[in-house]
Order: sequence, then structure tokens, then C-alpha cells
Amino acid sequence: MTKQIVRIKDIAERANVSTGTVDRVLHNRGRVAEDVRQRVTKIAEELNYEPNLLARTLVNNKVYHIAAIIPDPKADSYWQAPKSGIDKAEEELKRYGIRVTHFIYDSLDAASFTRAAGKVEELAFDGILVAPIFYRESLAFLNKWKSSKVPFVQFNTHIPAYEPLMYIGQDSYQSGVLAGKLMHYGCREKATFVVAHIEEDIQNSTHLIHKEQGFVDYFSSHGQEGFYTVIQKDLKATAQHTIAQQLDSLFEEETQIKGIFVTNSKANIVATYLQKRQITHVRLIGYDLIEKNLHFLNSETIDFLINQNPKGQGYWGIYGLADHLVFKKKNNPIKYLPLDIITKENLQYYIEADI
Amino acid sequence: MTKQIVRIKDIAERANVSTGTVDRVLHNRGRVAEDVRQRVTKIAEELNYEPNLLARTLVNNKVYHIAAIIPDPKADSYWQAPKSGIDKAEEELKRYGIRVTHFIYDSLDAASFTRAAGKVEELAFDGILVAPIFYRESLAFLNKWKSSKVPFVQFNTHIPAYEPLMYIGQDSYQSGVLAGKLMHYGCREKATFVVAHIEEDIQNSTHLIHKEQGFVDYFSSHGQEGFYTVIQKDLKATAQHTIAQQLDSLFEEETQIKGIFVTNSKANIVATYLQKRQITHVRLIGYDLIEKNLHFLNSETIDFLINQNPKGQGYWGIYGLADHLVFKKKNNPIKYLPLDIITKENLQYYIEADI
DNA sequence: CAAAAAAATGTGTTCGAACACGCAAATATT
DNA sequence: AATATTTGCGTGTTCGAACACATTTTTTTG
Repeated sequence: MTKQIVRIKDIAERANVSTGTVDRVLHNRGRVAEDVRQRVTKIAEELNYEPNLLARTLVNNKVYHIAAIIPDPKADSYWQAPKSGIDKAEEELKRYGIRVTHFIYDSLDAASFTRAAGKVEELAFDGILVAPIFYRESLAFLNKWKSSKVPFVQFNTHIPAYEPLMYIGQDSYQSGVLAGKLMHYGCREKATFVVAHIEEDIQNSTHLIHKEQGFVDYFSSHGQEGFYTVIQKDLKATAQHTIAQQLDSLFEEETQIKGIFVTNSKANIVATYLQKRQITHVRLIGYDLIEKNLHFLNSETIDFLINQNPKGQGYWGIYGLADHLVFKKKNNPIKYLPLDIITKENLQYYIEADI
Repeated sequence: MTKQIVRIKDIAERANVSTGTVDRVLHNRGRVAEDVRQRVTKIAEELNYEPNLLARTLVNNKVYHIAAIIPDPKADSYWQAPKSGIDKAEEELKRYGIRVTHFIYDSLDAASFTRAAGKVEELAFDGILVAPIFYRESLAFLNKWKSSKVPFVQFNTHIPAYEPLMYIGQDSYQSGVLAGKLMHYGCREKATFVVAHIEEDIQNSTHLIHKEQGFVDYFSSHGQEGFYTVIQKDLKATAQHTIAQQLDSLFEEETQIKGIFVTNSKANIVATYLQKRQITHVRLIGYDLIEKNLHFLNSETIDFLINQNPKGQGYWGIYGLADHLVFKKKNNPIKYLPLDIITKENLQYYIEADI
């Protein structure tokens, strides 16, 4: 029952060879007689040998350069969290030679993404962490990285294919379903629900479309035909109309609105509106624990926020690359983070949590 | 900007002493001239020296014995999860000399706890992880461990004082508040809510009382006087009455029941009842992702389960002890785990999650 | 003042894995 | 047959920290 640690030396003794030979076998460095190779392999398996990562990394002092391509946290505070997760991971991993260089782009400007990713292209990194929020612009780069075999990790937005090392983030569709459930649980009467995309180019943002689809699908499988109505609304401030004006006319046209589901982190804009118009009977569900949203969560204007664990996304993203580059561990190619339901009453534990 | 790793050797060179001297200074081993000690300390601080944990643990091959005192998973399947968290941590930490011995007691028999803890007492462990679910019986042991300076970690149930190395688990009171919120969000009409303690000796289980208190307090601060009524119910199968019979009479006496909050992992017992009686308008909220509950969560008889991350509790508990014993790191004495809200739609991500 | 004791400091080995290097035996080349 | 080349395998060093042990310096004591 005593758990015994198996070392290369132990294998070597049993196989009557030197540690150097075992090392060659385990790392497929060749230069070993076939019969010896088989004997050593067999013994290693029998003893259930697992390399000591510490000793391994201790001797390895290569430096690995990772590029992180993310939106500017100053423009959209949501992106502060992934950045701090990345920084935290870098801090922990610098001992193992991990160095991260940030390439910041503007989350409202697809061309700036292309520029940032282009720079990374030129510089030859050992790994790339990218939040590919612009679908069209991302494809070309994902394709290039795939063919040049640079390991890359996608987070926040899932663009399948192109064989990323891994994807880290949420299942957007399922988070829409979850929002549907929460809306439904809070409102059993006949009602109209609004899916609101705020300040987004939805045609180029697949994950928002998935969220909407999940929400719609929830209601088509719950409650009889015609009982619940879901409408979609694309809200953008224009020269002609502010968002408040657009919401005014929405509420005029649709009198049965009992809930609004905001597909990105901008639920606070709707909350501001509801508070100003003193509308209290409308349920409001959004995303992300950013400062502006938390204020309305605490005043209970926003009922629920779905948390994407953005800090964790950055953190695990860098770790995924390090596992590949430094520790030679394999990771699951898709890491779906939990869909955390946040309300005023459990908020504090998600804010305090380190990762 | 290039992050430089500072080694003992670097400090030694700058201070014009040998690495041995630096080592003595850093570990307060004495036998160093005062002026040299100050010089070295100063340089270590300036360079922001942080010991390389890997190298440290590599050389240290002491074995640390930890006792885990937990209820029998076979009797109450909830306890399977902490056990597997403990096992996982042991697996990861065995390289650093961590060995865990389990002491299992019966979660329905306080005397068995005393026996298990008594055995640990005799055997002299380097650290103890304990789920002190019996308040009275735990006090004596906590006190003994405190005075004999054995580091111990409490999890699941928080009994303050006695200076544990740390407590890991939830804030029971706040989880009751959260249950209140969820109940309230799902039911805006006049209603009666039941707080049900099932098969528990509540007088000896402080955390259940805290949950009830949180739930009650939520409703006293929301909604006007008399709109919501909260009643407490202690349900235990006896020779005279089954739990179903007790629920029958409860529903006869109280006609306005719109929700039931079960304070432990036995919500499935109420769910079975509701399903048999075909009661669908009653909201049901409980705790813990055990098999029996999940079935009713999926059939939407249980609306929400609050997850205590039991696997994480065991895992982090062992890690807390290892941080202290092996890595000499300091931990926060209270680690409140998030109050995860689980519903059918986001369940899968909490089941799959490793920790 | 010299010898002994105490204090201060330096040196060398260890942990487990990786890898460069070196040497011997087997095989190939002339 | 002599020499070169390949193949197979062992040895020794390295990583950073810990610690035992050795050595030097200072202080105390008879």
C-alpha cells in the first residue's frame, strides 16, 4: 500500500542497464538495441513510471515566448480580467521560461485585430493565445498558424476546426439555454422576452448568435406554442437614435415584455434605462462581472449575470500552452468552463476567488 | 523588463559570501555575523528573491503523514466527493512525501466520530483534515489539537476558534440567503416557504441552523410583513410516521406552500414525494450534486441545487496542509468556496470539472 | 602567549531527470 | 588486415536549494 516513487534509476537497476539507456528509451532518442528497448519499456510500464516534472523542469532552462492577442482592457473593461489571468499565469510560470508578450487590439475595430495578429506573424513565437472575436478576420490567421504548426490556444470565442491546441471558454449555445431557464423560472405568465445585442456587429460574432439560438430553443421546448414570445433586438447608438430612444419604441410596440436577455457584458445599459423609466417588473439577465454591471446586480435591477470566468480563461490558456511547451503534458482540446450563475447573494465568492 | 530569476548563488555573489552563508541567513540557522546577516537580508529583498519550490522539494524527502477524518461515503454518498478530492490531492502530492490515512466514521453516529478522532490522537500525525459535523463531540478534539500544535484543517463544517490552519467550505448562512433569493425570484405571490431539515440532529449541526437563519433573514428583509411566511420543519422517519406521512399532514395544515428549501443533500426525498403526489407548483431547492438529486434536477422537480464543491473541499484541504508542511507557504485561514447555483442547464460543467 | 573552544564561513553532496560526452564493441570500408 | 564508421551503452555534469561537514577566523581560557 505504501506508494513508491519510481525513478529512472529504479528502472535502470531492474533492467540491468544504465540510467542513460533508460533515458534514451523513454525519450525515443534511438541508439538502443531493440531487445533492451523492449525490456526497459516493459519494466517502465510495470512499475508505472511517471517522470518527476520538477526535476525535469529544473534542468530545462529554455525560454518560451508566447504571444497573447487580446482586446484592449481600457476600451472594454471586460478584458481586464483575462489580462490579469494571463499575468498571473506568467508570474507563476516564469521559472519555467515562459515569457508572454501582449498584442492589444481594439474590440470595435476588426482591422486592428488583423494588424495585431500580423505583427505576431512576423516575430515567430513558440505559442499563441488568442481571443478571436472577429470571425472573418480570424480565419486567415488560424489557418496560417495551423499550417506553420505554431501551437495556439483560442479563448472566449470558439471557432472550431483549424486544430487549436485547445479552446477555453464557455459553451455559448448552452449559456443561452441557461438564460432561458432562469427567465422562465422567474416568469410563469404569458410573456414576451427580448434578446438584446448591444453595440455589436452580430454578423461577425458567432458566439452571440449561438447564445440567442440557445435562448430561443429553450422556449420552443418549454411551454405551449404561442405562450412565450422571443424577439431579437439589435441595439446600437446612432446619430439619429440613442439606445434609450430605441428601447422606448420597443416598449411601445411590445407591451408584454417581461424579461430582457443581453448577450454581452452591456446589460448595465439596459439597467440604466429601466431604472430611469422606473420599470421594475422586467427581469434582466446579462453577462460578466464588470464594475458597471455589479452596481445594478446589487440594486437588483439586474437579476442574474452569467459569469464567463474571464480571469480563468486567460490563466488556463497560458497554462495550456505551458503544459504543451514545457511540461509536455497533453490537454483536453476543449475546456468548457462552468456557466456560473451570479446573483447579488453569491457574488462576493466569485469576486474574491483567485481563479 | 526581462524577468530574471534570482538564485541563492546570485545573492551570494553580490554579498561576497558563499551560498552556505546565504542559506543560513535565509533559514535563520544562526552562526552568521550580524553585519553579514543584514547585508544578505537586504540584498535578498532588493533582488526580490523567491525560493525555487521545485529545487527545494526535490532535495527534501521527508514523509508527512496526514490523517483524514471523514464520514463514510458508503452510508451517505455525498461524502464520496470529498474523498475523491483527497485521493486526487494525495496522488499529486505523493512526490512531496504526503501520505494520507483515512479514518472513517458514521455520519449518523456521533460516538463513531469520537472513536475515529481518538485513534488519530494515539498515532501522532503531522497534519489532520477533519469534517467536524458533530459540534459537541468535535470541540474536545479541536482543543487538544490546538494545544498539541498539530496543524489541522476543518472542512465542510465551520467551528470557529481553536485556530485551525484553515477552514475550507461554504458560508452556510449566506447559502441560506441565496436559497431565499432563488425562492423569491421564482415566486412573487403571497406564499409560505418551508425550511426542511431531513434526518438530522439539528441541535448538534450548527451549519444547518445557519442555513435556516440565512433563509429566514432574506425574507425578513424582502417583501412587506406577513406577505411571505417561513416555517421550519424537522423531518425524520420514525416508527410511527414516514416522512411522506409527515409531509402529507404538513400540506394539509399549510395550504399556501409554494416552496421547500432542504438544508442538506436529501432534497431527493422531498422530490420523490412531490412527484408521487403530482405536486408541480412547489419550488424545490436543495444541496449537493449526488446521483439521487441529479435525477430530479433533470426532471425539473428540483429547481436548483446549491453546490458545495465537495471534491474541491477535500482537495484544497490536503493542499492546505501540504502548503504548510512541505512548501512552507502561508494560506488564508478561511477559504470560502463559491456558492455555485446548479440547474439542469449548467449541471454538466460542474460534473465534468476536475476541481 | 599558546592551546582550546566557539563562532563564522566555505565546500561538497544530494534530490531526479536531461543531455553532452566518451568509450567499447560491432560492423563497414579500403 | 588495418582503419574508419556506426551502434550501443555508461559516465559525469547540470539545474537550485538544503544540509552535513570541513575549514578558517575569532574569542576565551589557563
